[in-house]
Amino acid sequence: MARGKIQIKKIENQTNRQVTYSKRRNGLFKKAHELSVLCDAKVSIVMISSTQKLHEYISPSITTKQVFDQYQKAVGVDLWNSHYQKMQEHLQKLKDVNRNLRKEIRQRMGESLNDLGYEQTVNLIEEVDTALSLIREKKYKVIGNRIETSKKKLRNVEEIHRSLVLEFDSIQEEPHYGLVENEGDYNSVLGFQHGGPRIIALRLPPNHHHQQQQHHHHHPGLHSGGGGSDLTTFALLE
Amino acid sequence: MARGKIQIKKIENQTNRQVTYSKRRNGLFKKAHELSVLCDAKVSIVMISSTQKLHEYISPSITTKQVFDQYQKAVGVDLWNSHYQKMQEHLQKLKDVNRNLRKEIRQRMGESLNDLGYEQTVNLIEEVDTALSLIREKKYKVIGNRIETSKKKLRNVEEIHRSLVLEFDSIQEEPHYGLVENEGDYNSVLGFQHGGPRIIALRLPPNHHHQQQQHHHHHPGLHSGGGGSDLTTFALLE
DNA sequence: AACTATTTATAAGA
DNA sequence: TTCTTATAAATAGTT
Repeated sequence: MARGKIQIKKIENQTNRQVTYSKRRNGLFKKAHELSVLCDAKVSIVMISSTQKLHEYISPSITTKQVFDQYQKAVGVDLWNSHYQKMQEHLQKLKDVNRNLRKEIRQRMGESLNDLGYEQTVNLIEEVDTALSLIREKKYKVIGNRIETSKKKLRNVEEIHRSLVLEFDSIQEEPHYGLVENEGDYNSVLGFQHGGPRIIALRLPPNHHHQQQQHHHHHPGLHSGGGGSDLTTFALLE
Repeated sequence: MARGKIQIKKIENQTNRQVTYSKRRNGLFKKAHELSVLCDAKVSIVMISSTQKLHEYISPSITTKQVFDQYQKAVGVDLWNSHYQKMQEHLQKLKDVNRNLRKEIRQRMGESLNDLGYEQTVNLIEEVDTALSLIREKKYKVIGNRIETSKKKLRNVEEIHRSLVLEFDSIQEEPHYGLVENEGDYNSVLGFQHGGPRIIALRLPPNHHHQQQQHHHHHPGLHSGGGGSDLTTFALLE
């Protein structure tokens, strides 16, 4: 429009096109703004250049989203409706499936049986019956496993007990306290938490203890006037 | 800008503003189009006048929706995302719920029991057992109803039969044809469709018919030379 | 990015 | 709304 008229057709020179794009974009935005102000109108311009760059003008006191929303309302056709609609349909389908699943559960619980025909009821009984057997079977298997595990634990405990007894027998003459280091294992096998019943009493030769109780029984008088070693033993048993 | 420079501020004169809006809108669209062509750019202009009228320009070879979509992508924040996101969440929740419902059904069918603890298994057994009883009860009730219904039908049929027999006995002397009006009820009770076996033969006094057959039997010669009334009787029986 | 000759847009009037 | 036209504004080509 200056220094010579131009044809309105694509500018082939890349640089030239870029420059013109920039100049005219500014001109357009300026005109748009003048229009907004002069005529109190809302204008939204979105431009995508041939290099996919995006520029926009938006009138003051409005947002692009607002313009888009107004546009949708005015044009009538919701531009996002197809997408939205698909989601709605999906949602509805899921709800339906949900309803049917709940119904099936209710029927399996013995409710809402009026919708079932006689044949279906008979089938349902068979299914539920089979399921009951399966679940019971499963329960027995679980119980079996538990018993098996318990047996193993028991055997383990017995074995430890046996070895402890043997060890006590062997240390009866020259007692030592290294045994206490087994406590952890022993407790864990028994399923005891730390802080549970103390096995510390086992530190003492059981025979000694036993003899002592018998001793008490036979000689009650020793209660208050017993020897030092006996008192120590009682203290440890607390 | 011609015939005097103007200030870029709202034109207070309503008519003037409208005119300017119209003129400048055309100018803007023209410029936008030139830009599209010269620079191979996509331009979307949406304008809302002060009277809420909407005008738009869109470059050839693109739609307003496409521009909006591109805009959203470029701006990054999805303008419709909040709405969309809520739907997505809802969708996901429903899917989860459905998954759980399916799992419950599988468990009630005796599958996927490994996720259940022992206590839960026991509870499940009790529930399924109760359900089984309920369903069986329902079945028996349905059977009971069916038997009851059948009994009623039977009683009804018997009664009709009885009354028919009585009526036949009573019309033996002076035959009439009113009986045919019972046909509908009789058939419906028996479960016959209309068009089923015709009871029309009953219009004829059975005794008469019987006598006639006997007559034929005893006097075969009457076959071709019989009286008019006899022939009529045969025709009705067809 | 700045300049400027020229084209284009448009304000005011009809 | 459209036409006219004087004039403001935009801008193509150049630097």
